[in-house]
Amino acid sequence: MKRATTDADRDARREVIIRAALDEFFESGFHAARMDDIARRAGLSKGAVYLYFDTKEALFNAIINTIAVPTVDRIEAISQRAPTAAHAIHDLCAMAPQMIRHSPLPQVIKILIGDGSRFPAVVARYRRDVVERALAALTDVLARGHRRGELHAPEAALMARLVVAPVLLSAIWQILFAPSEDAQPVDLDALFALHRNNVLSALGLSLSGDHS
Amino acid sequence: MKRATTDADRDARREVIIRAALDEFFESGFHAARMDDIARRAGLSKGAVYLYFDTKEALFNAIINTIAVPTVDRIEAISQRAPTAAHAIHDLCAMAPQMIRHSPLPQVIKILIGDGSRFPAVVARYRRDVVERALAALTDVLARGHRRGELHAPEAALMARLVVAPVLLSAIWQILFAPSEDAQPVDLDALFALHRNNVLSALGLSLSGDHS
DNA sequence: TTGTTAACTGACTGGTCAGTCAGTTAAGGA
DNA sequence: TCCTTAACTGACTGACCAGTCAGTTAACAA
Repeated sequence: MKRATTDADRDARREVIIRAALDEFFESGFHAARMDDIARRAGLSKGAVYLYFDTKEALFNAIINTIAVPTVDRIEAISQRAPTAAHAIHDLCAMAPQMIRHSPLPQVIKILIGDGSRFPAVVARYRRDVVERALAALTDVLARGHRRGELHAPEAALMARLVVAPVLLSAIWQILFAPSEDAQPVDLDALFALHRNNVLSALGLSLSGDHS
Repeated sequence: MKRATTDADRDARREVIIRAALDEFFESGFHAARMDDIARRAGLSKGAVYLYFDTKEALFNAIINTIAVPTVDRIEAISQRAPTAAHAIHDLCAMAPQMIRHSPLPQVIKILIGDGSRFPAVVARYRRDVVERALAALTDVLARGHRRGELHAPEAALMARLVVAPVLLSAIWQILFAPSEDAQPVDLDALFALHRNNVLSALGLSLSGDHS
């Protein structure tokens, strides 16, 4: 592998190491993952990884910062730019299958659940910067619609949790059962289309409402 | 500790060891949990644990068998003895907060997510004997109601997943964030009351329908 | 009380792995 | 071409732990 000589090179190398660590932590868990394997996967020797990260724990931190926070930005953006709550629900349910299939978020969730108890500070930060932000954005959209009389959501904060619950379910299904060969895959698009209808119905919105 | 001399004693001791292993695996993860700590927690020496279980992996297996399967029996029973789908939804939503707060199921879920990838056979068995059975029971109730014209659930299998999603969300919230002191706790009873109303509304059932 | 059985103990072994560091080599400048 | 710098390597160390087994002792019978 070509040596990293510029700052940009080094930033790129950090990225590669973080991705390698994500994959190894995901497959084996934090404790069982070997630094040697992470290094190999990144195309480096173990010593080189320690030039970029002081400890295994620092790698764990970097994963949460680098991968999870950008994802919540997307959720916040959708919630805020949507003209009505119905639009936001529509867009979120359309985005969810993509995110579950193609983003590293399910991997991050698995790592956090499996190894989070060892790093309470990381979990607390994740809750504050990712989970609470995403829930707040959704709650806000619902509460706004409720105030305007567009929909019925007197308990917006609880409703927001119920709206995201299937995302978590699908992510965990994917993590746990997708690797197995004899598991019939769930049709994520159909699942979230149904979920969208359920939510709209629960909010007292007609299903034929015009949200393009 | 008094020695186990009868078969009943030995069965009880196995139970104690399994509970201790559950707690240790839950707190530390499979790989990081130490057999010595499991033994101490069970009030035994490490060597004694090996009189009851050949390997650490055997303990992992025993946890899944002993704890998770009985829980799904309750879900199946509720689904089957309920006279209508509305009753079943009602009962399940009433049971869920109890189960999340007081059963070891959240712990089992955490262990399975965190360490399952190391034991694909255990995960496959869990899917078959716990998850698929619970989903099948729910799907069946919904499909029956749909055929009878009591409710509208053309995609009963998908709907069943959406019904259980908040259980998973709450279990994971409990696991991940409840230990932290500055997390405002979720009102599980209110959450599942709202979920029940949402589901009944999505199924086209009046909220004032006489169940119970 | 003594003997027998088996439940139980805990020091030990062999293997694993995070983190270190002396040595190697690629890259760019003179 | 040679020199200097720093990126990179991988053998090594110290700690940790699953699983073992020779020894200990509780329980019960004779």
